[in-house]
Amino acid sequence: MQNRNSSPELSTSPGPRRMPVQKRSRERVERMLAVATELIAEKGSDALRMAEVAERSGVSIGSLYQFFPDKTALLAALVERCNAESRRCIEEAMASVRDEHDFSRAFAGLIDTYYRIFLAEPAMRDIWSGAQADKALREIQLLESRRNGALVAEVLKRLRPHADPAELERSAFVVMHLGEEAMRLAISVERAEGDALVETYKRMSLAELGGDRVTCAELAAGPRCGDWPPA
Amino acid sequence: MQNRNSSPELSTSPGPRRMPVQKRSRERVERMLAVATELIAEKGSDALRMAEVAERSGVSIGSLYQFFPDKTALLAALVERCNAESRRCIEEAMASVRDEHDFSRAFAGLIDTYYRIFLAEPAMRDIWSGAQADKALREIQLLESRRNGALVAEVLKRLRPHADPAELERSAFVVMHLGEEAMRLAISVERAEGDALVETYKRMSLAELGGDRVTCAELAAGPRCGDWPPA
DNA sequence: CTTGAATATGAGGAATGTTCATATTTGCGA
DNA sequence: TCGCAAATATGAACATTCCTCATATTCAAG
Repeated sequence: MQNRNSSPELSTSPGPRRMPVQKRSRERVERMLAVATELIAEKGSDALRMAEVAERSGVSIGSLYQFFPDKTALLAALVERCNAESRRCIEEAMASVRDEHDFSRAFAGLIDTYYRIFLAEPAMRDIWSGAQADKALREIQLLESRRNGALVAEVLKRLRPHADPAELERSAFVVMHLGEEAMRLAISVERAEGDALVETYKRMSLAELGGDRVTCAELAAGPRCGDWPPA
Repeated sequence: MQNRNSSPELSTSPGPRRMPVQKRSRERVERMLAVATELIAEKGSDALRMAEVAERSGVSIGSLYQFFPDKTALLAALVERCNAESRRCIEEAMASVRDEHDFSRAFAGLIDTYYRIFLAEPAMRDIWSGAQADKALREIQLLESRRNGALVAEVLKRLRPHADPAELERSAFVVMHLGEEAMRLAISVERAEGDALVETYKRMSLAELGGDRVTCAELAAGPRCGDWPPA
């Protein structure tokens, strides 16, 4: 009885035995996450209540806790979704970079995309705010900044074989980490000021990352990279 | 009976009538704040319990709530203390600025001082972390960034009468706001990396604020501004 | 149909912020 | 010194919310 694979179909790998149930579960998890996002968009992440998530998802609190061991885990899953999305934007933006000029364009476009996402998605904004309220989530965001920084640094290292790789990594790390905060700042103020603040951050970032070799006029005229929401 | 001033000494202004009690109260408030700081330093701001603050302060919970209407108010008072301290550092650093060269030195020294404070004071670090957990406190910090930015911009406007004042204000605002986050970042990692990250932030800030007219070597050699803790 | 395992349920436990009826202290005039 | 009214202090009780666990239900195979 101790061997879980003593049933007839023991020929398969040691995973769980009933597949269709897992599929059903995944749908339930999706629903819980969607509902949580919805609630956060409606009332802010501070007001997220586990009981409310369960109720609106049509499941009991117990079931919710079966999939997310605690509230932090639920928030972490939401944060991870946002992170996956932003990582995708970064990868897309960096993929087309062939020279320094490309880089400046791509990076500037990336910031614009970020900004547009934050403006358009109250849920994303509040999920990120909520991510700062919890120590564990802050750790996650720190790792994410490292990953994002690494993605950018990778391109820079390719463009500048003679530069100090460690320094490039540090610069990109700081720039990406501060970028998150810059976005929060920009959306905390009225629109016109937010736009100007984003430009300021962009200038600081490009100066640090060596992207100041392209003029501001060129940046303003060029096409944006990575529209959002994706069509 | 409805008129509160129907008693004999109605000649004084409508303020409270007994002074000495107020002095005693101030001492009690001081004690509460000190205890809260202590507890935060010991266990982090997440673990701050109102009941514990009251107990260790030698007062009842009710008394604590008489002076701080809710937990946020207590945290806000602590945050405000940190802000007052950092504002003092900024003012002191900016007071001696006579030209661009002074400015770069003063600003770089200011960042170093900030960093040293964060390294030395776990309470300050955790109070600031706690300040992000609460919406109301985030508003406070935003205002504080504006004030700090204004202090720096004021000097820059004096140094550069022909520059766009609004642009200087924006730059200083962003730089100061991101500085707070840069400090949090720097102390989240091991010391050596933190040092390097602070240097990166310093470089970004000085580039944005126009302080790149002084060489890095000069900055490294120069005296630090504003030691901490104050003697 | 029976059975055992997987899954679902929601009342209840535990922690903690906040209130309020009561008790104590304080300043002051008689 | 005594007594009184206002200010202040107290902590038990309340309200909210996260989370657990004993019980009930569903599922799929024999």
